[in-house]
Amino acid sequence: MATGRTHRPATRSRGIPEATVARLPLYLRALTALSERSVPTVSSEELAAAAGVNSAKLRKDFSYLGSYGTRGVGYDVEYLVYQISRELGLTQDWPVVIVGMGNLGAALAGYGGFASRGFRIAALIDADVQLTGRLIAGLPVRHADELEGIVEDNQVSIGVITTPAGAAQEVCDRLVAAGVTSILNFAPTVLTVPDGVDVRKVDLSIELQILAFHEQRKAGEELESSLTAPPVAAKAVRDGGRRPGPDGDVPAVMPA
Amino acid sequence: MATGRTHRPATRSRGIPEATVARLPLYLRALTALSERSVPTVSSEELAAAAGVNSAKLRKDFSYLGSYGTRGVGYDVEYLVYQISRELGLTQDWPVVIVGMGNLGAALAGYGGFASRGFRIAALIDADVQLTGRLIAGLPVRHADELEGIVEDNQVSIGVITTPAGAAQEVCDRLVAAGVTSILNFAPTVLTVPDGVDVRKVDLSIELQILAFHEQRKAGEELESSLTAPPVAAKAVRDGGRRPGPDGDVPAVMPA
DNA sequence: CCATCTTTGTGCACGCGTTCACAAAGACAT
DNA sequence: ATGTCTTTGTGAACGCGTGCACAAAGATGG
Ligand SMILES: NC(=O)c1ccc[n+]([C@@H]2O[C@H](COP(=O)([O-])OP(=O)(O)OC[C@H]3O[C@@H](n4cnc5c(N)ncnc54)[C@H](O)[C@@H]3O)[C@@H](O)[C@H]2O)c1
Ligand SMILES: NC(=O)c1ccc[n+]([C@@H]2O[C@H](COP(=O)([O-])OP(=O)(O)OC[C@H]3O[C@@H](n4cnc5c(N)ncnc54)[C@H](O)[C@@H]3O)[C@@H](O)[C@H]2O)c1
Repeated sequence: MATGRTHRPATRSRGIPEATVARLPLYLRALTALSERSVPTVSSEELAAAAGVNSAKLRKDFSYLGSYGTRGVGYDVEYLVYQISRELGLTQDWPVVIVGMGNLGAALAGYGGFASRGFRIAALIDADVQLTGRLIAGLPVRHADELEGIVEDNQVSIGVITTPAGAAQEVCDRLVAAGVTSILNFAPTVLTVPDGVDVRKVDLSIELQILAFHEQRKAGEELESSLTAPPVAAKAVRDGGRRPGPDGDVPAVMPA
Repeated sequence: MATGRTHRPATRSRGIPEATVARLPLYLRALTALSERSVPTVSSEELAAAAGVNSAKLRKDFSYLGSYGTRGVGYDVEYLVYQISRELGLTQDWPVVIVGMGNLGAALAGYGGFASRGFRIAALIDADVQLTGRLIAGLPVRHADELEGIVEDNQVSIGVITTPAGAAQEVCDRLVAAGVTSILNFAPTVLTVPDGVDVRKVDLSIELQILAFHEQRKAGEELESSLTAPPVAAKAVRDGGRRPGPDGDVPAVMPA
C-alpha cells in the first residue's frame, strides 16, 4: 500500500494508536457493506475476516474507542458505523482541493469514493491556462493564481497534490500558507512542511519496487531450493501451492 | 503506508527488515537525483535529509545491505545506486499488466515513473469490448479473455488491478491462477490470495480518512486550548476557528 | 433464579523498529 | 608515522504493535 507517513512520533492522538487509526477506515468499509445488507450485529471474528485482520487486533482497536460491543452477541453494526465515522471526523464535510489536473488529477476528480465519505471537491486547480475553465468531472478547472483565494473562501484544510514532482514543494508551500493543514501528495518528492501540517504520500513506484524485491526473493529461493532439492519441474513451482490462504494482507503504513 | 504492510512475520527476507525494504526506493530516488547532478559521494546526514528520514536509521538500513560506506567520507553515490537497484531487483525487467482501463488505469498506463524503473507494461486489459483495441498511452487495450494467455506468454509476475471493487477478487484469482505472484490493488476491497502471493493495496479513500482524523483532532485541540485559556469569546472560536467543531456532534444513539 | 454458552475486553509477553550514543575506521595534514 | 577530524557501523535501550489466552460480562434457556 501505499503510503508513507508523516513524522508523527509519540503523538498517540487522544490515546488512539496510529496503527489503529489507519485500520478504522478498513473496518468502516466492511461495516458499511454489512449495513447495506441490513445485518444488525456482527462478531469480532466475522468483521475481522471481512476486514482482513486478526480478531484480537480488531477488538483491541475498538477498545480504544470505548466499549461498544455486547458480550455473547457482538457489535451493533449501525452504531459502530456511526462511532467510527464520528471518530474519523466523517460526520462533517471536508472541502478538498486537487492541484495539478493531469492524468492522475483528472482520475481522482472523477473518483466516486471521494464524495461518498464526505470529501467534497471544492476546486480543481492547474497552472496551465489551456486547462482553465475546462470541465473535469463536471467541475471547471481554476487557474493556479486563484489558489489562495479558493482555499480561504472555502475553508479548505485538505489539499491533494498531483503536479509533477518539480512543482510539488512550491504548490505545497502555497497551500500551507493559505491555510491547508493536511496534504495528500502523489508527486514523488519529499515535502517539507511546518509543524502542525500532516503529509501523507502515495507513491506507486515505491509500491512496485517493494513488490519487485519480494518477487526477486521468491525467485531466488525457488532457485536455491531447486538446487538443493531434487530438480522438481520449475513450472510446478511457479504454480506453487495455491490454497485460498486466509492471509489477510494489509498494506502499507509505515511510520516515518 | 499506502501503506500498512503485509503480514510477513518472522520472514525477515534475507535479513533485511520489511521497514528497511520500504525505504530503499526512497533512498534510491534521492541517490538518483544526486547522480544526475554528478555528485560523487554523500554523507548519511545529507542523504537522510534528502530522503526525509533520520540519519541513524539510514545508516542502519544500509548496514543490512553491507558496508558500503567509507568512514570520514560517506557513500559513493553511483555504487550505492547500483547496490540498492540490485537489492530491489531493478536490474532486471519486470513485465506488468494493468487490468481495468478506466480513469485510473489510463492514468497509470501513461505514467512515466513506471518504465523508468524497469517496470515494462506488457499489456493493458479490460473487460469492456468497447475499449478493446483502443490505444492508451500507445498500447492497445486487450480483452479480458486474453488475460491468461498474456500473463503466461510474457512471464508476467506483477499485476495491477484498477477495476471496480466488485470485479477485483475475480480478476485477482485469474491473475494468480495464470502465474502472477505480486499484486498491486487499487480497488477498495480485501483480496484473498494463496500463500506465496504478495498483495499491496493503495487506497486513496483511506488516506483521506486518516488525514481527516488528524485534522479533526487538531481542530479539537484548538478548541480545547481556547477553553482552558482565559475565556476568550466562545463565539469567536466557533466562527473564527474555521473548522466545524469536532465534538459538538449528535449525542450517541445507544444500541439496544 | 441458576446454569450454560458465547463473545467481548484486556493483561501480558514478545518481537520489530527506532533512536541514541559512541567506539572504531579511515581520510587527510603535518 | 602520528595526530586530528569526520563519519560510519552498531550495541543497547526503549516504545509501539501484535497476538495469545483467559476472566468477566451478558445473553439465552430451562
Ligand atoms: N499518472 C500516474 O499514474 C501517476 C502515478 C503515480 C504518481 N504520479 C505522479 O503524480 C503527478 C501527476 O502525474 P500525471 O501523470 O497526472 O502528470 P501530468 O503531467 O499529466 O499532470 C500534471 C499537471 O500538473 C499541472 N501543473 C504543473 N505545475 C503546476 C503548478 N505549479 N500548479 C498547478 N498545476 C501544475 C500541469 O499543468 C499538468 O496538468 C506526478 O508527480 C507523477 O509523478 C502519477
Ligand atoms: N479514479 C480514482 O481516482 C480512484 C482512486 C482510488 C481508487 N480507485 C479505484 O480504482 C478502481 C478503478 O477506478 P476508475 O475510476 O478507473 O474506475 P472506472 O470505472 O473508470 O474503470 C474501471 C474499468 O474496469 C473495467 N472492468 C470492469 N470489470 C472488469 C473485469 N472483470 N476485467 C477487466 N476489466 C474490468 C471497466 O470496463 C472499466 O474500464 C475502482 O475500484 C476505484 O474504486 C479509483
